[in-house]
Amino acid sequence: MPAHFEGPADQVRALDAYIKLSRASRTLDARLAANLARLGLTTGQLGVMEALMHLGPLSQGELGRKLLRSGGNVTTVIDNLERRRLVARRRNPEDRRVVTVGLTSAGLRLIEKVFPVHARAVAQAMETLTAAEQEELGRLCRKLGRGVPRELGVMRDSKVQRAAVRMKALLQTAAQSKPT
Amino acid sequence: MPAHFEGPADQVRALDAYIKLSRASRTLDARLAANLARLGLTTGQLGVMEALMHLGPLSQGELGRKLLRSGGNVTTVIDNLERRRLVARRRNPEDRRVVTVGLTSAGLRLIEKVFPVHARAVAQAMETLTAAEQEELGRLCRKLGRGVPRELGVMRDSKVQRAAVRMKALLQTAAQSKPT
DNA sequence: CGATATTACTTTGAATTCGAATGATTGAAA
DNA sequence: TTTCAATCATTCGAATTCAAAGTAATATCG
Repeated sequence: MPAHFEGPADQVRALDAYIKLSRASRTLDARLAANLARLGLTTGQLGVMEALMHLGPLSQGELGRKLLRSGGNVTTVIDNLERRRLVARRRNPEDRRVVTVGLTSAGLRLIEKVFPVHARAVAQAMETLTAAEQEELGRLCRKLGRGVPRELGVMRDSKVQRAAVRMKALLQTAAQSKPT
Repeated sequence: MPAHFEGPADQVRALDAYIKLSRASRTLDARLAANLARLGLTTGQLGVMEALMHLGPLSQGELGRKLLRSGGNVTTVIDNLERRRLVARRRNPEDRRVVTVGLTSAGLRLIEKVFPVHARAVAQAMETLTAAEQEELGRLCRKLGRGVPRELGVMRDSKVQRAAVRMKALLQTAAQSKPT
């Protein structure tokens, strides 16, 4: 028997907390995205420009890691910002694999105008919580985010593992019935 | 002067909490999505099937409201599930505008297999927090999510409002410089 | 009853997002 | 030095997501 048994009660509590976390984050993001759309930017675009404003020019890889986005995604978002001449790509001469992305002067002007508005919107959205509650929420989220194992679903119990194998087989079957 | 002045300190605190919330949620979602992908489902598909399992057949509108998704999105996700014969659409004869969505027997078998695995993954991901912390996180997120105003960025200060108007004009200009 | 408004869903177009495959470049090992 | 592996970015295909426009059905008001 493992050190701590994960009973249904634990799962219910975890699921409940997860759902509330997820819904709160989604609700905020949706409201903030609507606000940003009125300003002419998407969430992803704001993230990139904000990072570049606060940290200076970055490689696409660094951007992806900071923003928790895949490399392919960064390429696409930068493409769209570059079309609008808000950022510029520059090959790094030291290492020609690397592309350094920086704000153009137009991009800098834009983000310097938009960021304060966005910050106010975030503050307004968080007003529901007291200062102490905001800090506690931050602490819990930070702890949670840092502690999530990189791989989930690794089951040490062999019986459960066999069940998972059967499950995967079933799912394969279900997927195969998908028409071309 | 308004009842409470939102100073930079308030904004910094709010932004900090928001970023941590956002990152935690994203990290969890990414890990759980990877786990679900191995089981042959996307996050959106799981959400729909889970709702149908726990609540029985629902209209697409009800699904969208429960899952915080747009109507168009529900249509697309249901399309994909329907192709795999995991759910079925049925016109409501009482009100022919309404489409009721239900699990097929294959869909029910699938979700009954997948859900326990997913629940375990969620519990595993939340293990970083103690039971008390999970409950506190849930409480804060619930309070936050419920309190977010439907419209953000409505500024009562006329000076700030004028600034916003200038900003929108600038953004229009930036958007116009976008090539066809 | 008939015009109008509302509701429910679908379609369309654009952006985001991922994973996997590719290409280019660099670094390390044989 | 040549080969091989690792890294960085791009491309591709598929799915998600939204807003807006469009269609069909229902409800309401005059």
